Amino acid sequence: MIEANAPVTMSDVARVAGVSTATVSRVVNGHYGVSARTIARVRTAIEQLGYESSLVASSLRRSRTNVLGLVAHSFQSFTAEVLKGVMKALSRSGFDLIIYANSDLYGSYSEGWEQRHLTRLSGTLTDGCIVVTPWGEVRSRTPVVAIDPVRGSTAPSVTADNLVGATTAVEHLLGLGHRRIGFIAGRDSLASAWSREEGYRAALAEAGVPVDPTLIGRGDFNPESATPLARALLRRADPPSAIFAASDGMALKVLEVARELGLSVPGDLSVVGFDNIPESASTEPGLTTVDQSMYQLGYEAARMLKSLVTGEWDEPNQLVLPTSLVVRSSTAAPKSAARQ
Amino acid sequence: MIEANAPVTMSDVARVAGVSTATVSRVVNGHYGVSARTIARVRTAIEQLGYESSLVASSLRRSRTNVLGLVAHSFQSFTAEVLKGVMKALSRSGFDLIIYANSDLYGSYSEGWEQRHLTRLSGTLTDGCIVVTPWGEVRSRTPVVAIDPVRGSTAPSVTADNLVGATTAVEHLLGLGHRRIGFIAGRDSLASAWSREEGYRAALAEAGVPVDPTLIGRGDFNPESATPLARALLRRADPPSAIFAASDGMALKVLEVARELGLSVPGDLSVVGFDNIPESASTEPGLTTVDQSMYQLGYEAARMLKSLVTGEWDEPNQLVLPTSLVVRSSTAAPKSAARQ
DNA sequence: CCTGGAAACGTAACCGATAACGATTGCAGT
DNA sequence: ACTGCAATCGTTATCGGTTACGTTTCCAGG
Repeated sequence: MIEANAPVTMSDVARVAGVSTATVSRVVNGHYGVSARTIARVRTAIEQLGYESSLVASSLRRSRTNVLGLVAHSFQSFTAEVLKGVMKALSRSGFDLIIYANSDLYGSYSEGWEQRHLTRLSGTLTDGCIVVTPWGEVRSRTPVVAIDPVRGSTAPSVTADNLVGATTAVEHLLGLGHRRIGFIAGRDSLASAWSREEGYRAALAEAGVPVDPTLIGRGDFNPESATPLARALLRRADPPSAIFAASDGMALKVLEVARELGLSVPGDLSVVGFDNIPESASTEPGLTTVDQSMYQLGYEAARMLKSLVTGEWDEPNQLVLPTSLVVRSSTAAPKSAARQ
Repeated sequence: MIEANAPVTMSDVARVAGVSTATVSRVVNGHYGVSARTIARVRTAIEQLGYESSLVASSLRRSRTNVLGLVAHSFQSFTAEVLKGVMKALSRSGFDLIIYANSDLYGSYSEGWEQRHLTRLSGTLTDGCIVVTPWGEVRSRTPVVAIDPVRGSTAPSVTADNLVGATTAVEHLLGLGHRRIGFIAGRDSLASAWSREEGYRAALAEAGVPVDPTLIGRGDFNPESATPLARALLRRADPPSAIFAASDGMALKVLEVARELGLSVPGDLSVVGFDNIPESASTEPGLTTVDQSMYQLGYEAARMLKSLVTGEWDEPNQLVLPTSLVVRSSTAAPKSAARQ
C-alpha cells in the first residue's frame, strides 16, 4: 500500500516536487511566473499523490470561488423541482453549486434561517446565493436572488405571476358554477401568498360574489397546516362546494381530509391547487392546479444570479413568469349548480 | 446606516466586547472557562453586530463540523427523490447537509467526479458523505456511504434489491404472454445495472426463453442514451413485443420513440421501467415499473452515515431494500398472444 | 564588465476560526 | 502573609491555501 488515506495537502506536493507551496499554488491556478520545467515537476507530483485542492482553504483567502449557493429550509417537491432548473442553468457554466439545508434544529419554521445560512456561507464559500421562499429580507456581502420573495421586497427575485394564476383558478371554479369557494392561504410573509389571496378576492369580486371571511383558512404552505383548516371548513353546516388551496401540498391534504370525511371529489367537493408538483398528476383524482413551472423559476434565478455575480446583468431584476391552469379531475360543476 | 454589509468577523465581536477572539470562540461554542459577565458582554456584541460564525473558517480548524455532504453529478428525478429522504433522516439530527453538484464542465459523464468532489469537501467541510451512483470506488478520510454503488464494492452502501425487482418485472411480461422481450441496460459499472440485467436473464431462463443478445441495448441510465437504442429495436423486421428498460428515465424515452414510430402502447408494445420516478405516474399511458423507493434509499443512507460518523453503527453496512412492482397501463398481453 | 529589468521562486503575512498552553487572578486553607 | 488550586482569559501556533513582496537568477544591452 502506497498511502493510507491521509489527506494530501499542498505542502505534500511542494515537498515531493521540491518547491514551495507558493509555486504549487501558482501552478494549480495557472498563474504567471513559473518555468515550464517546474510546472512539469509539480504536475507530476500532483498526479502521483492524487492531490485535489481544498475548496474550504482556498475559498478562505480568495474572493471568487466559482461556487454559487442555494439555501432552503426544507426539501419538499417545490424545492426539488426548483433545483433541477438551477442545475440546468448552471450546467457547463463554470459555476459549481452548493446547497445548504439545515436540520431544523430550531423547529421547522424558525424565522431567520436564511440569514443564518447566508452569512455562514457567503463570508467566503460562495460568490452568490439563491434563497428559496425566505422569511424576510436578507443582507449579504454577495448577490442574492430570491425565489418567491417576501412581500414588498425590492431585491432581485424570480416569481410566478401569482395574481393572474390565482384569478384564473378561481374563475375556473366560478365558471363551473361554484359560488361558495373556500380558500386556504399560504404563509402571509411571502408575496406569493399575498398575491394568490388577492387573485382569489379579485375573481370573486369580478363575478359579483361577496367574500365570506369565514371561508378563508390561514395556512402557511406547509402541507400539514392545511389539514385542520380543511377539516374545519368541511365540517361546517354550510360547507363550501369548492376549495382553492394556495399550494398543491396543501391541496393534497384537502383531498385527504375529504376522503376521511367521506366526501367524493369532485362530486361533493372541487379542489384546486397551485404549483403543479409531480404528485398532483399521480394522485387520484388528478389535481386541477395552476402550473408555475418551478423548474423555470430555478432556471431563471440561476441565470440571474450568474449574471449578477459576473456583473453583466442589465434586465430588470424582478422577474415574473407566466402561469397556466392545468385542469384535471378534481374539479367539476357542483351538485347544486342547477339551483343557482 | 450603522454598518454597510462588511462581513463581520470574530475579531470585530472581540473588539466591541473588549475581549480576545479566543473568548468569543469559547462563548460561541459554549466552552468552559468564561465568566457569566463576559458571556453576557460577548452575547451583546454578537447580537449588536449580527455576527454569524463562518462555516468555512471553523471547519478548517475543527475536526467535527456536524455537516454531512452529498455529492451527485446530476439532478434528475432520481437524485431529487433521494434527497427528500436524506433530508427527512437528518431532520432534527443536529447535522446540516451540504450538497455539492458540479457544473459538468468536463462533460456529463466525466469519470471520477465523485472522487474530485469528495476530496475537495472531506478534507475539512464535512464529517462524512453520501455519494449517489458513483463511477468507481472512492477513498476518503471520512466515512462514505454509496447509494447504488459500483459493482463489487465492499464499502458501505444502500441499494435496492435490483435482482428480484428486475426478475419480477420480466416475469410480469412473461405472464402476460410476451416472449420476445427487449432490454435496455444501464451503465454497467454500477452494481444496479448488472443486477437488473441478471434479473432479466434469470427470468427468461426460468421460463425457458432463450436470451437473444440482439434484443439487448447498452444504455447508461442517461435517458438520452435510450433513444437510439429503442429506435434500433423497434425498427427491426422482427421487433420485440415488450421492452424492459433498466430505468424509468430510459423507459420514458422508449415511450417517446414508440409514439414517434406510430406504435401504440400497450397495444403494439409493452414497456416496463425501473425506479418509479414521479413522472412515470403522470405520463400517458402510465408506466408500469419497479418501485425502489428512492426516498427510502436516501433515508437509510443518511441514517447509516450518521451512525458511521458518530461511531455507533453495528448493523451490516451493505443494506438492500425491497422493491415492488407497480402495474400501470403501459403493459398488456401481446396481440399475438393467442398464437403461442 | 557592469547594469537594468524581467522572470522565477521563496518567505511570510494573511484569511477566520479553534485549541493547546501559559499567564493572571481570586479565594480558600493554613 | 504564603501556598496551591481552580477559574478565567490572552497569546500564539495551526488548519490549507493565496498573494504581496523581496530575493535571486539570468540574459540583453551598453
